Amino acid sequence: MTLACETCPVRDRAACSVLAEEDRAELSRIGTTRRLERGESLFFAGDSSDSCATLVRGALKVSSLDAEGTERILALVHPAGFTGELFQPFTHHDVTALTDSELCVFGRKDLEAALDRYPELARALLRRSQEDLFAARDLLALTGKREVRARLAGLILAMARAASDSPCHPAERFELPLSRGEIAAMLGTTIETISRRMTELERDEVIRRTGTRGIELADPARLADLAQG
Amino acid sequence: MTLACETCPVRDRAACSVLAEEDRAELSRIGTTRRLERGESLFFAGDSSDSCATLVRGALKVSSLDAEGTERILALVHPAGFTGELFQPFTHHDVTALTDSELCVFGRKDLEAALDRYPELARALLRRSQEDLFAARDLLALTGKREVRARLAGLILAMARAASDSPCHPAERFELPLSRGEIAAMLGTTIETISRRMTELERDEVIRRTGTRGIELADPARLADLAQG
DNA sequence: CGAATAGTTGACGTTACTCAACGGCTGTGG
DNA sequence: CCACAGCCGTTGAGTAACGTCAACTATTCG
Repeated sequence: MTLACETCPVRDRAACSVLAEEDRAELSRIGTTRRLERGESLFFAGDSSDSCATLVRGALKVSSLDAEGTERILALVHPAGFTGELFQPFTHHDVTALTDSELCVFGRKDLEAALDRYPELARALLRRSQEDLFAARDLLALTGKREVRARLAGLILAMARAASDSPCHPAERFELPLSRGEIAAMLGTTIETISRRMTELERDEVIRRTGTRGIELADPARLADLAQG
Repeated sequence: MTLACETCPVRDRAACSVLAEEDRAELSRIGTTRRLERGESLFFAGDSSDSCATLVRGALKVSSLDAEGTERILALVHPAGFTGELFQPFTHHDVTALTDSELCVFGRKDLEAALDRYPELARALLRRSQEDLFAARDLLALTGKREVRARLAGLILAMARAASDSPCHPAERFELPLSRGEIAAMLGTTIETISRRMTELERDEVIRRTGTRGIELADPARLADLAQG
């Protein structure tokens, strides 16, 4: 499928947005659009790494399975995010759609050639890569909290921020993009413990729940407080 | 202090190694050498981010302090590693010397100008940044293990690999670069638990200890096994 | 020699994991 | 339309692991 950059919802934020209009048109010729259904994977750990992608719509998770088959979620990818490994022969991690998603996929060779041709693209990817690095370190700091309640509070806050239109205020009501199992896989705990701490947060009137994924921040200040502990 | 690239121990591996000899000479003019004593910090979280550095000798830790003042180690920096935030106004994390260290420091403005002038430098930093990203995700996967024993086994293995000359085989004997407290801060646990699991590993004849930091891998296969669990 | 720092060990309480049962929602087939 | 299976989430009881507090030891540095 050919790219439709003109109507692309991330055309102002994705890495390609740093290119001049004609260069972007050039780049669009080497990219293809791909749709993933919820649960479908873009990459599998160990596959040869021969493509990369910018997420246009939806959400992805980057995860790995340990020896017993327990999933660990290492990162989330939001629209305009980039995924794929440019300098490694094989993919380290699985990349899977959390919701139905749309991507802009580039062959690795093509992308490497484009990096040579458009130095500003390399800079843009460097910037994204550093952002991903800080996101990974933030998650590391979050999952280092001793009590699951603190980790969960921090994750809910992060989700509320991601769901918000404004960059400074968290959304007051939003839908969790993750199942209980996925939350547990992000925070390094179990479904049962997530469930317990979640009902606890509701009992203490820090959050309100509507359905299994709807969250309302009843007391954001206290939530932020708990996230510190 | 001026740079002495000719005798630099990381001249073949650091980001600057991708530059032609004359370009490197040019770059060396904007850099300065700096020495840090063990425990001395290069950056403090919240400072304005106006310099970056390549580590030449020694070892650094990237860490953050939570509200109660507990340290969390987010990354280690080894020689040839790069540290500093190019695209953020303020530094997110503390960067501190684990051992006496020597760095090659660049002003951020100068480095940004160099990125424009030498596209291959931007590519090299992109590559490093992606490696750092995978290192952060590896640590995330490691600290996600439920039992401290598994996390500790994984960390000891990673240290043994880092201490080895050959990239494939871990060193059989080496010195831990971290104190018990720093190990605990990396693995998200306490000094006491590290101490207990460490004596346990020795009692089970998986490792042998000489002094407080000397480690010998008595049974690397079993250690790798424990790291899975 | 003494103080300070780092590491070890013990006793105890708390948290979270495990295993298991149950409830609610959804989609399918009678 | 209802019955049922399957999936997801919740709740409960018991146990194992770890955190906390505290005492003690070893090492280093003046």
